[in-house]
Amino acid sequence: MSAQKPSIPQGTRDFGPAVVARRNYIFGVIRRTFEKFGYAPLETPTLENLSVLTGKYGEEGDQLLFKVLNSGNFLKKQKGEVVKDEVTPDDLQAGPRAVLPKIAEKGLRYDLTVPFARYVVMNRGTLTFPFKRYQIQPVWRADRPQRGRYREFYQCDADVVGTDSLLCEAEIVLMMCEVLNGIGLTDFTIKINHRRVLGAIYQALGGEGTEMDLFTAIDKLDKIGRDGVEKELAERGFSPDATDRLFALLGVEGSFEEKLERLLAGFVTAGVDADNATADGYKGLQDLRRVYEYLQEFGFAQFDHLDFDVTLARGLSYYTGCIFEIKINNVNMGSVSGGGRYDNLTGAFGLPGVSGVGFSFGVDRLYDCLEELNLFPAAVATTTRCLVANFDADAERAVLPVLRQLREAGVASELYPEPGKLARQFKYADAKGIPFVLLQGSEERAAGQFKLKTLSTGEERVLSLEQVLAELA
RNA sequence: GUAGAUAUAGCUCAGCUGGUUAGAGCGUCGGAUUGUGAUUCCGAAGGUCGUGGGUUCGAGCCCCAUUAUUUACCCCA
Repeated sequence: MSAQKPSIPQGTRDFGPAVVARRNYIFGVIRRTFEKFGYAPLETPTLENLSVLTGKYGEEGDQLLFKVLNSGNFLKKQKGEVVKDEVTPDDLQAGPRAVLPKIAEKGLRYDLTVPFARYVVMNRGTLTFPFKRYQIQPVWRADRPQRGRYREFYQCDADVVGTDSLLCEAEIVLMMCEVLNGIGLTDFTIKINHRRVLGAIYQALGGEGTEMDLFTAIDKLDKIGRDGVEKELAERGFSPDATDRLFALLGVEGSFEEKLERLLAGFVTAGVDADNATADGYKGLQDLRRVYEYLQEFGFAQFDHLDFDVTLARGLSYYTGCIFEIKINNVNMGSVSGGGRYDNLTGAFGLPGVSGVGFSFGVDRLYDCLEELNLFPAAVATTTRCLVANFDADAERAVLPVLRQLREAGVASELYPEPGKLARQFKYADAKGIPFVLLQGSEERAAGQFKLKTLSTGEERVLSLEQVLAELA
């Protein structure tokens, strides 16, 4: 067998020590924030039954699911045993749709929200509601990789189910700010909108075309511009008149509150009907106003980062209330976070009427942003604090108790594992970013002293063990 | 699924109109220095030029196919 060039699957990555340290730094900020807001950790299996995953992400989503082949021989009946769901020639003739359910019954998780919904339903008897959980795990999508898009990537979700309170929405904004501030990002925009505002816009246009066509077209506004949206809507059966009315509504400007008022006036003028309205106003606008008020009452100080963006639509079909998205403004990168409220996510698993709201950070994209903006603190990288030099067998023996005492004092230390040239050992320390090297050759040992070298300055000092420990601890 | 780009040393990349033995920087290793890294100086190792075919007296370079990587579209974190 000839040696093969090793490789990893498309869209996956190895993370070396330095990268892991930086990723953990981001994870740490997110985890501490979630916990500070009262969310408890949850983990679910990498594999879910395919029946849990399919049909939750739309037709395209189903195609992006990684399916896992059943073990065992599903093509041929073994001698003397019965194979359940054997693939028949007829199935093969009928194509993938007939074959797939028989050869794959598990899939890799596609996001963290659906497994969470599945968990809530399975454990509804034991959970205390409202249930707040966070979850930091990788997810997989069989997408074409490109900038900021991977086939394996981490999501950091925080969701609360079992309450309609808009306080949760307001707290999502708070957590988003806290995390972004915590990792040093300053130029960002938290976009917020409401599915029912979009619904009202659809009605204001007179009910032409479909909601989905309208929303996906609106969502692209900042990318393809007004002309592009007009063209796309025309192709989907929207009249020029409707398109004009759309841009009149999308064009509302001003502060958060001013936009709310102007949209309300627009909806009234357009005669948006009562299906989408309540006695005292329009539900979507009302919700957004309440979220805004909560933030004010809390003493939120970063309204300049919060943007009521009427064009924000988001793809996932299960959102029903507020929707969120974060854009880092000075980096060319897709959204680093998104979320929203879903009134009936657990309905698919037989538990209707449970409302939830949540959001997710894409760590891999946050990482790419920090990298590009050079925002990683230098201190994140190193692990070992002190390298103990290894002169020879005698010195090695003598220095082992010192190694123990360094570690007992909480100083991350290592002894160079074999005696050898000091040049090599210093190079090792330098390459690994170890700040101190501790030396005790025959001279120092005779004097009962140590030599401690600070690599960044080149300074060397002769010290007692107590002094070394005091210096490094 | 659609379209483009790229593939040469461990890494980043040069390589002229197709012409002798394919180069540089960084990294690695050895030495200058048998008790000192980063810095300096000297030296060495390292290549089926992604793979397969074709054109040609001659191919890293041109043509075809194929694989991988990558960017954009769709969609999304």
